[in-house]
Amino acid sequence: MESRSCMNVTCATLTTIRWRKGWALRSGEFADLCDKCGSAYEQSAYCDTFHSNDSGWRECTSCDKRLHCGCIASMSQLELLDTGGVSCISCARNSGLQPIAINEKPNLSGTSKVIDISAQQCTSLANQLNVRGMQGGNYAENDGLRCWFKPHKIETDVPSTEMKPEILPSVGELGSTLISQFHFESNGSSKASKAESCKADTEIRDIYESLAQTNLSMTLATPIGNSNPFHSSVVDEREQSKTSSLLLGSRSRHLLPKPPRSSSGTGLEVNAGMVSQIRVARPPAEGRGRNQLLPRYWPRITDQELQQISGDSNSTIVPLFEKMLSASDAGRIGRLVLPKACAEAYFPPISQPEGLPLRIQDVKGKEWMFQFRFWPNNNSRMYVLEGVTPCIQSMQLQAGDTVTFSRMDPEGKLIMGFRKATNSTAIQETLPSNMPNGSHSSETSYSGVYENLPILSGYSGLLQSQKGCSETHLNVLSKKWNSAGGDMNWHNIDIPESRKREGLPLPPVLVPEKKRTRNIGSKSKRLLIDSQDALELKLTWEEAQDLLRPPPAVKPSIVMIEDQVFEEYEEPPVFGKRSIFVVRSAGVNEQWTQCDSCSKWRKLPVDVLIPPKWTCVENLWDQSRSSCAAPNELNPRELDNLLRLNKEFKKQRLAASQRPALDHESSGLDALANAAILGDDASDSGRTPVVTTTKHPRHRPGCSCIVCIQPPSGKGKHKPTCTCNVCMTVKRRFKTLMMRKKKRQSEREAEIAQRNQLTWRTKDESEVDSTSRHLTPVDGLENEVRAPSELDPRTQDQVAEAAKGQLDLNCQPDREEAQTGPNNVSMTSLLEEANLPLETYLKQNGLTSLISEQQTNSASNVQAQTTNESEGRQNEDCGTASVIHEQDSSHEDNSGQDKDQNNSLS
DNA sequence: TTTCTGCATGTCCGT
DNA sequence: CGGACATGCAGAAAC
Repeated sequence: MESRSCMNVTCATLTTIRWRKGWALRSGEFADLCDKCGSAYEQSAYCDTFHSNDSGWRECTSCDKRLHCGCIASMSQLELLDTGGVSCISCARNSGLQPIAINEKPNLSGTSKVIDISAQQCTSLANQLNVRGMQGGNYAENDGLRCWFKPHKIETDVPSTEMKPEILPSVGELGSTLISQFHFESNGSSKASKAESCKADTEIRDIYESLAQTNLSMTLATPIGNSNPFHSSVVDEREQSKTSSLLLGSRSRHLLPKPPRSSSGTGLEVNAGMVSQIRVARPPAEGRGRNQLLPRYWPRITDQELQQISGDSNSTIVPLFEKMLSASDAGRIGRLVLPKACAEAYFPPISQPEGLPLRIQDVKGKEWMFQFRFWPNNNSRMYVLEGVTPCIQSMQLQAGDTVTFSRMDPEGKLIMGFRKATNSTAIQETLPSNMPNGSHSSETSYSGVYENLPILSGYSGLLQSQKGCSETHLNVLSKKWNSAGGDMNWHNIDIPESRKREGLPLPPVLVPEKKRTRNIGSKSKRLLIDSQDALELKLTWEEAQDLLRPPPAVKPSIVMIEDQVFEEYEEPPVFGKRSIFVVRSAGVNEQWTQCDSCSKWRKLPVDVLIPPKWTCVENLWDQSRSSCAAPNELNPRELDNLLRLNKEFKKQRLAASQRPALDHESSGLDALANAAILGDDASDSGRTPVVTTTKHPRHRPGCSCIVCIQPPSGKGKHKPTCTCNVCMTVKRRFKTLMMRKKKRQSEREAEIAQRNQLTWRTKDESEVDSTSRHLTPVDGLENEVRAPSELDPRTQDQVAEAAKGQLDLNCQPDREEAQTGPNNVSMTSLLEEANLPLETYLKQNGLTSLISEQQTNSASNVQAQTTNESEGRQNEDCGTASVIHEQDSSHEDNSGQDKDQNNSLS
């Protein structure tokens, strides 16, 4: 038997409703945030995913075992009584209110239920709970007793003053989320942790009270007739009757242009800075297909937006729907696909595909004219707004942003607003590098949030719906979760210490997780990714570099390339576990990582590469700590210290990475190269290269490693101008290799030069002198560029570098040549100066025969050589790092310039 | 050659 | 499984 009860929760805080089996919160009136989908508006999905089993709401058909479901069961504090009431698990005897009998009957749709609450009951309830407004989902409070319930027909019985629901403030969402999370329970697990529950309740109240400081400015529903002017005559009788009997379909939310600040019974004042009031407005059910809008199209609108739209007029803004722009919508085609139901419900009816022009005003008051039309599509229609490009561009919208459609009554004017999507990477940025948790009870609260994807999603959704909510709420919330989530697995990834400490709110993500996910892989199969993978995908590209590990059980093949040792792996690298590297004052390097099972910190040798999942059992290096039973090796203070060291270390890394490339004081070539490969500044004292190295295989054309196949931005290949870690790595490595090669070449060149110089000069002295007179300064310069093609390839790069005026950024400080400062003369440059003019002159005068005498590889055709200069150099480079070369844009660009110059000369 | 237009199709999601 | 929708694509039109 399905039933529903409104009950108060003891602990003097909460009153809520408990749905029994089969109840789906399709209306979403209670605006719970879904931990799965992350949207308050998609509560229906949230609830629909539940599968009620014998023990209650435990199973989620789509996200089984996720925190979404599990935590609710474990964190619940209410026990639903079959008699229709509820008792508080922690202090049931304190239950105050009697259960309110609520009759339920199936609604006309057969998919959801309609609950009738008699006027008497409602009045009684209102009296008891000081109900200030009830319609749809309702909110009432009475000195701490708060009740959400869902009296679908209550609007006819309760004087309309202010209304709450359906257009719920963000804080309401958050609050109800908390409540739902804390109060759903399974019948069999209700006895757990009473003390924690009570404590949690107190905190919940705190949360709630802060959350309750919201602007509850919604009016009660207005008659249907005051709805869609386009469809006032279209609404069929059947729907009309359905609407009348089903509040679900009859709510037209009229937002007051200047919503009065409601003062709650608790006298709390609205803290404007605390909450951005997002109204979760279930769209008015009107027109055709009205009441079946998907929650993702339900408009969310803030007071600010409302006021912006309505301005000073007395018009009432009725949010209709919203849509997140797809790539197609935001593209240049200028076609915005409209949700069919929305189009049919709120836009003028059209019978011809050509549709009709539609005048829509944006929030700035500017009017746009779009063509509202449809295409036949699979026996259906596909509605589009054409000509939106100017408007989209005007709003600077792009895919992922959201456009909202509202109607201004009574004029019936369509209003188009927008909401920019918060960069999803913001979440990434919040992901920590190596932050502690577990041992910090007060700081582990966030970690669970990031434990896995569902939580992450939920959290982002939570953030989404409480945009602007102060961190205070989050902190309290997180504490709540932390304290109550006994069966949660709080570990692994945390929020950066700074964020926790400074209370920085996590960035809101306005894009519903579902939609974002969908957009990510719309063309591919749905991405069913393991939570850990998902977590890792949330990392930034740079962060991911830190986590790359050689593939397990794959032995690298050691290759020598230009005297450099490379480890080549057939398999792409894998993600490793994060760890913290520190260097103690004594110079001792340490690596710390956290057990995935017990979250305790363990010290490991620095050269250990930790797999993604690691537990104490795998601690082969310290038998005394090879069990989760062993005490944590770090106390909170030590952990803090560790983090501080790590933070400093990272700062240094950052500074080092930003250090100008010409910084000759940088560490040695190897260190820099390693740093490049690592995507880290391994030269930094805090990190031992061997520890952090990804040992990434050398990139080659066709390399399928994660680095090569996955661009930093997720789109396209690495661009030549890309400055991501990977590209910078290969660039540096390339330069490093070239430098070394050049150095060796220089040495050989020096020997040859010394041996032959006298002979050359004796031979050609007269010709050189005569030729030099014909050279203009420009010619000379160009010849310097051009000459390398005639030179021994070993010297070409040197020359090219010199001609380009470039300094090798990877000078090896410990090598004499590279140590030369700007005013010093390196061996290489000396050799160049000694050799180039001669060869240049020889070439300029067509004395290639002489050149061929001094070079092993003949240069019979100056033109050809000149033209192929870059190519030849590239070919040689390919021997060392072809891909690297490809990515060295500057190199290529300059080569191209050289070509051009040479061609023009020819 | 580029842009526009209308439609087709594959994927995703709700039922 | 069917509907909704994002997007690809081919032909037309414009430049």
